[in-house]
Amino acid sequence: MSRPGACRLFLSATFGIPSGTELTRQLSELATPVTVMRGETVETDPTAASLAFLTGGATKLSALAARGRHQIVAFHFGGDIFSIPAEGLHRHVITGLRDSALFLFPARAFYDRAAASPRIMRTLLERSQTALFRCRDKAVNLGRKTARERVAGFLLGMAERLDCPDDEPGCIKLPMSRRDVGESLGLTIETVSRQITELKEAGIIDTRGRSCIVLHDLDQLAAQAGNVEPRDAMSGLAPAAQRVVMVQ
Amino acid sequence: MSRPGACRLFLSATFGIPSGTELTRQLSELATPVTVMRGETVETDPTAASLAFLTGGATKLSALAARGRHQIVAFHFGGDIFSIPAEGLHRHVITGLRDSALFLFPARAFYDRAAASPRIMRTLLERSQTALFRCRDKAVNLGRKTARERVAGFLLGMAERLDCPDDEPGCIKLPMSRRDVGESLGLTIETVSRQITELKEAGIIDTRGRSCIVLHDLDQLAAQAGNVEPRDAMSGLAPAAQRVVMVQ
DNA sequence: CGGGATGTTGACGGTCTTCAAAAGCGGTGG
DNA sequence: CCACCGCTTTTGAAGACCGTCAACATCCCG
Repeated sequence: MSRPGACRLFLSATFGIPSGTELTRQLSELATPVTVMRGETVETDPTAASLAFLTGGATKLSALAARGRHQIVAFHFGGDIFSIPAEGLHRHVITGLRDSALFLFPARAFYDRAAASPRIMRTLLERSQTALFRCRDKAVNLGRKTARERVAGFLLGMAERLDCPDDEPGCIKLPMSRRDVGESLGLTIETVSRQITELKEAGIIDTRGRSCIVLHDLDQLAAQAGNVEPRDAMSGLAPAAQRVVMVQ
Repeated sequence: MSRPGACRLFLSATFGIPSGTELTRQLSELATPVTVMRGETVETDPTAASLAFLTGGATKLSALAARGRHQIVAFHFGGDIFSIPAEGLHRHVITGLRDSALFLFPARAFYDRAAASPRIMRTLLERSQTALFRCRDKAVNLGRKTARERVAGFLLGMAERLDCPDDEPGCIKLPMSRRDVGESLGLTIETVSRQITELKEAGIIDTRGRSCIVLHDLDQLAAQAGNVEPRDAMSGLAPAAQRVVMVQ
């Protein structure tokens, strides 16, 4: 994993560029390879933003607030690229959900060198926007949704990102504990548990052991998630709000 | 505002590139100039992400969820660049807080052409990351903070982004209504109002009319915001969590 | 100065949290 | 293979915080 050259191969595969170039060599020089075992936590440089490339495993990125409160801002899986801010209002740490391997880069230096490659910059920009859009959806969930809606939405989101074992359709194996789910959704583990029980009683999902959840009815689950509905959402805006519709 | 050439000048000023180039011409061809009056709402292309350049004024970006619920995901001021996602879990709309002017671009096409300029890509990437980090902080606020903490944090954040009139130090003129504050913080307007009253009674702030707030004591306000404290935040992590500290 | 929108205050109720205890899963060792 | 033990999860009851509903006050604009 920390064998020299592993980083260059990963860079090349991620960005679709040849691995033998001067650029991949320069970038890989900046890398710090890190392995994070399940439950272990990594702190990055508090004075500057870092860039992380998760080559394998699964991690969570948590923000820490006063009075020991934690908010998970994102889950990441193999192949993900994500950034960790310098310490500002909250400190951010990476924790392994499974044994994981990643490369850490000082963000600024990485960008300085990557600027030479439009392809890399384009990919970074698109990944960053994806993260932003996901984070905004999370903000809506945390700010405006009930516990039921948050849990239903969480299960749907995980069903998209995790692949289920071939033998049982709609079955997902959550790599995180109820505590993690709660810290991601802004709920306590008790509330998460109660919501799962209720979804189970409604016949929408089922549980297999601790970490497996079978999604019987995706449509009904989506209906529970309280996301935007076709065309009712505009009601409640300023009464005479003008609308300028963009085309193209 | 929509005079041809205005967009090129703005692009040039924003990215620090010459305005007479072929690139700025190409990019400005993609622009749709829009003026949004106070209270007016703009919808962008629901099928693809858009990029917005706010040349002047102030706007909010809201996400719409089921049952007419709104969550403001960001406020923007003159000079800001921000992106609006295609319709996914939630629909996003731009609304003017003041009379505002902006240029809208189809994001993909803009990136395709901007890829030729490392400078533009670098700026876009950094702005996107700033937006992401702000959104994460918002997620922490919405998920883990009390009403008091959210309002205190909001006032501090606005004090940083808005400039106060020279004659009265610590005085900020909020361009948004209590409703907007509530929709940004995941609270009702009544709760926002009560929190402001309590901060006022504690002597930490004062109000002047509807939209002006005087921040008497920034330190005490920060203490109310519940952000990360120097070194107590790690308590509560997994007991024996190993930590790998990054340098550089 | 008057009217309407915006903001404040009060009483009550619901949802989620907190605190506490029981149950269940999963790994280890006999 | 089964029994045991620790940790995660579930379940229950009580309480806190914020939302809802309603009335009143205030600001701002014409």
